[in-house]
Amino acid sequence: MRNKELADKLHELAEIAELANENPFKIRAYLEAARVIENLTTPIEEIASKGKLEEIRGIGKGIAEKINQYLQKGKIDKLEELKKKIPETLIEIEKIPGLGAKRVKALYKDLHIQTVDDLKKAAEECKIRYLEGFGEKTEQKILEGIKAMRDKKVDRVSIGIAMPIAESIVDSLKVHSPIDKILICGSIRRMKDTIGDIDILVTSKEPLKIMDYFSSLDVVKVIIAKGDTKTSIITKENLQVDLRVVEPSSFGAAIQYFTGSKQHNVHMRELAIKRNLKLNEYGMFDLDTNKKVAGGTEEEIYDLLGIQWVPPEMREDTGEIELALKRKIPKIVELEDIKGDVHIHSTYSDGRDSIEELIKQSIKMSYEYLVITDHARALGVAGGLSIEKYLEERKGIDELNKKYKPFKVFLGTELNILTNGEIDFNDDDLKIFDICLAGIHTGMGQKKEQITQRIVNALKNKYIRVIVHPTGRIIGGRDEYKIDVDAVFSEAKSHGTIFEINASFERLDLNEVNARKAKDNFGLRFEIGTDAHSTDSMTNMRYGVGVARRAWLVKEDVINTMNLKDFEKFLKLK
DNA sequence: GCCGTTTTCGGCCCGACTGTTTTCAGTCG
Repeated sequence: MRNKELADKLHELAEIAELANENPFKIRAYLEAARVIENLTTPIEEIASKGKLEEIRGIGKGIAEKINQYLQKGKIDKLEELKKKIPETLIEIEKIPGLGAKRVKALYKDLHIQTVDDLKKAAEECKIRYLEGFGEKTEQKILEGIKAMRDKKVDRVSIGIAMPIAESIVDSLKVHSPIDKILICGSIRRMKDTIGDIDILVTSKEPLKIMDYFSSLDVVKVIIAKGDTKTSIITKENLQVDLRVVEPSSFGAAIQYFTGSKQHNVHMRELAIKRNLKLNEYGMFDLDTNKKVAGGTEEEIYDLLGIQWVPPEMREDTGEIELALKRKIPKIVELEDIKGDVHIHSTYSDGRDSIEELIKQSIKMSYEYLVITDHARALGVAGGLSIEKYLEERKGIDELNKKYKPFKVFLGTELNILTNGEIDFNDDDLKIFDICLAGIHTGMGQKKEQITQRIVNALKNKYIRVIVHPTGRIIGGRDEYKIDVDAVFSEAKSHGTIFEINASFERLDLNEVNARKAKDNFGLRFEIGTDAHSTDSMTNMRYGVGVARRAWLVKEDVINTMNLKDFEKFLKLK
């Protein structure tokens, strides 16, 4: 599957075309095509070979030709042509905050700046401030921007890092300033797995007080911009937070706008224009009379456009607006649907809390059951258990099940798919478990064929019903291991194997693209498990559900939405 | 370069903030 690769190429083409002063709408078309391709669940080469590229929305004759060129000879003529005129290194410069295509071009034209190093030198020698349209402050900002970029302070972070920071800012605003309504918007509300910045929206009669209090918060490291209705700061954790204040009568329009995604909003506004309306963050307006016709709630905005309200997690313009027009938005899975955590560690292996404490937390979360999945033998570093130890654990669980009835604990295991494709125990031993989960914990540097084959082998074992953290990625830590997900999903289809959406916020694995593909193209089902090693990380379930919602999964796609009775039946199926 | 229940040509989302200007361009989301 070469979708990501091709999307990157089109991104590059858009960036260079922008520097080459091409028609801005052409550039938008390249970017739109890149985005659409990135979200496709079918390999682009497959679509291309059937000659069906132009059936995809956003791809026409011109881009289809470029895609074919790239697939056939690894090059896009147009891109090569532009590279002769514009140095590629300018793309890097454009990534510095505050520098866009226009300024980068001016720097190149007037000072022959081609690389970030050239730029740094020129700024330090105070040469930039004399260019038309530049000044002393811009020069200073460029230097700061280069430093921030080199310090790697512009990376996205896991939602599990950003969400608590956002929530604590909200809590403190609520207590100490004249807030009416407040909501975290942006990619956090859309539950995206990684977050670039935090958007908070409030309504208040005294916006200035809010701005003052917000910019004086303890977490603030730098104030980037401070106006009457919008303030942007950088926190000590190097996360940007934008706070926006609007009138209560605009709250719905504003949260719609600030939740995004950008592409979803653009699509909404296009719909509005067709209906002789204008949509912005203040409301919906009649184009003839300029009168406001909606804005207080999100629902009335969607309603006036004649479409169904769309859950924030689906707002990526990947087909949801088309569904909303037909009023066919699915009822996607909710946190309240989850009836038990099915991937969790206790003190028997490397967990911090006892099974009894995990039960108490589960009951607090209104769960009906729990599957304890302590590590198996081969993972020595995590206190992997022998069969004898598991039998001991089984006895403990039986006791607790009597005490906490009707709540029920099941004995599971997290097996290791070893480097040779085998697992910790033989089939006879595996019979003692209510359910077996298996995953890769070692040998992640192996070649694609080897890793894929290891998992395929595991799938053939009839006792293994779940593959955990299937691609091995750690957000901000390590990439997915090389794995042919299509081959793995295809094998899993014939065994009915369940795939995990690991809810631990540094994993979130499967991600939304793979989960959606597993469902749409292979009809697979899922388990959302926290992989918690203590009671407090059991609340990470919300992030896993977020991924599932972004993959458009419904309740029936997720096995741990079953009630206890159905779940027990499911366990006995094998 | 894409797209079409008002269009196959002429459109293509919209506003805030900054720094540079002296009414606005550039950047950002």
